[in-house]
Amino acid sequence: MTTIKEVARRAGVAPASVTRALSGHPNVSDELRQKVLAAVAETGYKPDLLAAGLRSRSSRCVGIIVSDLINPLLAEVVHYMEMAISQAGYTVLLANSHGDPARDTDSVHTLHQRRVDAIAVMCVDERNAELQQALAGFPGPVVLLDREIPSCETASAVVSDHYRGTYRLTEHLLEAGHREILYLGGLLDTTHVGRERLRGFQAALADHGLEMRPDLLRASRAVAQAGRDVIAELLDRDALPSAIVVGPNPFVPGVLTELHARGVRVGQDVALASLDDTPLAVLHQPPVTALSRSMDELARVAARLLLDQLAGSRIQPRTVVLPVEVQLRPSTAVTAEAVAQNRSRRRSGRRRASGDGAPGLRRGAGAAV
Amino acid sequence: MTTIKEVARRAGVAPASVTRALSGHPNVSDELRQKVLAAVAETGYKPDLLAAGLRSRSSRCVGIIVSDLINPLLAEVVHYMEMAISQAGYTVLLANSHGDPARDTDSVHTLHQRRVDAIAVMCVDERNAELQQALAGFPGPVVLLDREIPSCETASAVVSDHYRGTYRLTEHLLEAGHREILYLGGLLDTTHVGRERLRGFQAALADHGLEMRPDLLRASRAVAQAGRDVIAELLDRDALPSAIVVGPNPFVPGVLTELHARGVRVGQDVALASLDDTPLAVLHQPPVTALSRSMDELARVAARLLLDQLAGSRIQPRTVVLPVEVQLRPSTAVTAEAVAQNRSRRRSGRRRASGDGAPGLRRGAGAAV
DNA sequence: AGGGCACCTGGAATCGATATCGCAAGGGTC
DNA sequence: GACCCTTGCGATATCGATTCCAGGTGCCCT
Repeated sequence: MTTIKEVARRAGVAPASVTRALSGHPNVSDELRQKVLAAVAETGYKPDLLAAGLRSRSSRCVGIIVSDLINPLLAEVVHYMEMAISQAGYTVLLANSHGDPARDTDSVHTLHQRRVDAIAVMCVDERNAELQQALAGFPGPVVLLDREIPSCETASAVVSDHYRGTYRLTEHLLEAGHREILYLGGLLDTTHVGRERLRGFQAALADHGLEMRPDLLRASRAVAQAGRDVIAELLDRDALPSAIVVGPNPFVPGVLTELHARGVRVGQDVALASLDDTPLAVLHQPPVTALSRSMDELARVAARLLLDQLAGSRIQPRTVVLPVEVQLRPSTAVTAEAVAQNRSRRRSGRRRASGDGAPGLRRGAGAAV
Repeated sequence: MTTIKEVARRAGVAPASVTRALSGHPNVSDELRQKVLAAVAETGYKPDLLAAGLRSRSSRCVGIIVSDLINPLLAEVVHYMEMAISQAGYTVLLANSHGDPARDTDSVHTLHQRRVDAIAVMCVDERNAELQQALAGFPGPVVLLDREIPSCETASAVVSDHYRGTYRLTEHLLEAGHREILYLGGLLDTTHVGRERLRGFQAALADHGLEMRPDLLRASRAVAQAGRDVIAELLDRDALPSAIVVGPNPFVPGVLTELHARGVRVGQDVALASLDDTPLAVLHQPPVTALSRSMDELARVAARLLLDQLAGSRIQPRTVVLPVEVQLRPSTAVTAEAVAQNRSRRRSGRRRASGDGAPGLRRGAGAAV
């Protein structure tokens, strides 16, 4: 690998001049610049960014901490952040926590040691004291995505308005007469998302004179199997409520699978709404009501906050709130009353036909074969 | 930030001894180690990995080049690779090409400059000469995922057996009597995936005495809209074949959306198969036949190849082929004959009812409201 | 003519770690 | 007791860039 010394030697100038010529320093003669560029072209010289970073005390790297890249929504955020960050000449260091809060903290330390200039955080647990301490010890700007850590004063935040979104969605169900609504959330208090959604749900209930029923509140890590398990358990106890609100999008396939397998017709035997929108929600039959928001925008705004802080170092951190929209679809276009009727009708029908097992799947398969 | 000198001063030892104590060097007395550890604990010292990398000529970073992180399959691969790589004590630098081949090349250069120890490649276009040159100039191990660059001798590769998978899938359609099969692929010759799939498709046709019909071969960048457009255009010309093979998974939602919108019933009016498996394919009604493979395994094997080469520097690069499985589902459980009957029946039925527009969607909505 | 000021450029110090070398002390062998 | 080898540790050079400082040149102004 050719070094700056080699280039300087060939161009017959000092190493410092090579740096100046290549970094667009104002006071460089055209002649010198030409000589340097010629030598660079000749040797194919590319500066060693490790060495440059060491001396200049800036690696021109940004770290992204993400709780789980398998979640397509988070992957999308990383995608768009990487786009903005690399356009600005920075490189992304990726740290995936794989759902483990301890890794959040480790990642901050690692990124710090690697001298990243800034960190974007989509951690597992924003309440983790060690994580907060690690972030407080990080010298550069920090931006939280759908997270909030009031104690961390150097941190900006970009959040979606989950409270309002969830409130409206729940209201929609309540207005259709649903009084028993299952809330199937992620870890409820580890992130801003989780808390705000639950708060919105509770507020809507309260405004309709209802209280949160503990038996209708389920929470677990955002892994696919959890959705199946909860539905299976409720059906086993014959305790499926008339409406279901599903939080983190990894739950959705599991919930739908189990409902189908048990022959429960979404939009007829139960109302179903998701707090994240996905292609599956749109293309499912019937399409599933969901809250949608632009991950693209979330990422871009977050990247802008970071990059602005990196450019002008005296910019105050701030919090930006982005809108969430309710996408009403047929999966919730059923009243509580209709659900009750449909279920009792089916129950007697099934008794007559003594059908059992997985009528939903069988029906789907039978129609096509 | 405390440096190694500060730690050495506090411990009353030389900086070199601090390095030795912390890096597990064999010839270090317990006493010295204790002193160093105490000083480290006292100061909270964390070595500057930029400086360490500069001197030791190894950044302990691995670069991952990915064509598009919005594709959940690729995100999954990145997820699992990051897991294996970080477990081995390396950090991941992420470079996203956003579908632009020029960025593939830029990314290799950037990663090289940042002195990554190895590169994993899921590029847009493996045929790009500049990319190949850049990779050849990279000194460390390279692993290609679902890509092949024979000219690059330092590169290992992990590929899925797309040829055989696609062959079998196509065979299944042919055996159901389909003679007109639309092949909707990604950019066909830029990657191993694209080429092998098409080769498998063609071979199956040939073995049944058929040739590839140019009007039934469509290719475009793997963006969602493309799927819609192709189907729309065929339906406008009333030229939808009896079976469709869809390649890259971003196309699937578009294809399904357009078919639904036009009232074409998947599994009855057309047979549909996908070359990538997704939750949508499984949960769609009817479920969609697809080729499945373990991205987890792909990533783990690739990571293992890389890490083995990093550990024992004289390990030969090699190519690993992983299996692909055909998941037969109801979407293809319709013969060409049945498709013809269904279509003519519907056509006359529709004429009688003068139905038009988007009967598929309307039907779905009507059932639920 | 001389002083002051831009403008360019080179030399040397520096960033913070690790690698190399050399020295001293301790232990074993003949 | 002399010699050699091993072990433990410090001093110093080094990785490859950037930054800082100083000096030279040319120009303008007084």
